[in-house]
Amino acid sequence: MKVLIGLSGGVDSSVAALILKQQGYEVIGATMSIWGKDGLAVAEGKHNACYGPDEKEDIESAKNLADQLGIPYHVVDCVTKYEDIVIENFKKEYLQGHTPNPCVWCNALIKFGVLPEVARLNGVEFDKFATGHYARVEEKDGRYLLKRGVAPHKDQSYFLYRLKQEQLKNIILPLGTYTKDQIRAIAKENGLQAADKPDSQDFYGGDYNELLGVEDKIGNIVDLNGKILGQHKGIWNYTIGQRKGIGVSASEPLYVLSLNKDTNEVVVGPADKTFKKSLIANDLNWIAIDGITKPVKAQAKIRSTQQPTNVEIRPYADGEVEVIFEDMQKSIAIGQSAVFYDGDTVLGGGVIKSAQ
RNA sequence: UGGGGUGUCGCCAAGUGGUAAGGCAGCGGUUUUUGGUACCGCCAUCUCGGAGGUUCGAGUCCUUCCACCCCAG
Repeated sequence: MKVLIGLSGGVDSSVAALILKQQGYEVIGATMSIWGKDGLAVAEGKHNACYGPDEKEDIESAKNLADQLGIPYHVVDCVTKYEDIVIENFKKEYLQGHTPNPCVWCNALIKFGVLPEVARLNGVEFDKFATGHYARVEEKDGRYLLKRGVAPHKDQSYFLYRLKQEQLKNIILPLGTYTKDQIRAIAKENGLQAADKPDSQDFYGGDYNELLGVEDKIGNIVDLNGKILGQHKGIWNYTIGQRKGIGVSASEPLYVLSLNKDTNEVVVGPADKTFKKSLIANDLNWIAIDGITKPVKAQAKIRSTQQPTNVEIRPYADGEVEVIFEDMQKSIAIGQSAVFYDGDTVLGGGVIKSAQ
């Protein structure tokens, strides 16, 4: 069986490719090219980002890995689609005072969408598509389920909740049952060059304003009573729950509580004001179930790096859902995703529209 | 220029003769496939508005000057 694997040049996808090969698959490597702004300078020293000029180096590493493994390798041009979809959404959301999650959209529409499609159009033949995500896909009664990766604290199912059945049906996630330590060990044992590469990847290495391309828009930083505490250069520089970088001193740390596009105000307040007990999510994607028609007990994550927490999901107007938390949640950011779980299984998720 | 008060890090603020707490902000780092959170580290030393003095020793006492504030004018 032929498997096309998305290679980023990092440890995870490198080891994933190796594992697939050892499992007997005929492996083909591919890297998506998404950076199309060669003129744009990115701050020195800030590398290791998905979107940026250092893409060249990543492609170089991926190619080296492919050579090392003796597998064919392709670079797939996804620039236009990436900009039209991921970057556009990113801009639109930030300018509205929301906090987008580009990884979620990139995965669903580009990495697991455009990348394999275009590869196929370019004549690359394969049966399945694979990536180095820490998550699992399992079939049960004809439905493909997305499950949490077993690696503690490395589960990446949150970023994949928008995948459709047709996509899940055709993917392999070799790292789902491994821990990060195991992956690093395998990389080292096999002399993979990426073994010592740093882990995390930023979305973009430079100043986000470079991507937004808008002028500063001075506004007030106010407290819950409307008292002016300072000024900001644009609400898109903030996200709900943010503490650092507000530049206002007080007797206790201040957090961003809300962003008001109409008044161009950033509302800040003390930690205890950041807790909310429910949220409304829209633009839902269900995986394990077709949807809900009555309240359902489940778990949910409103951030990628959080353990699922108990919730009740209730049907709401227009296919939206209301999510009631058992324990109040800190800093629910509009624009981020709420992903629902039943134990290890991803039920589905949606985009956070409001919280209270 | 009568009376009273205050002047300690960018902001707030301990300190009451024994050799400059803390918080906020800021900076650096760790964690993290979203600029978030959390955590760790740094951050007043010819220094406590200036200048003198008392004292073994002063941010802390005295004198004086300066600045600001308040109450009467």
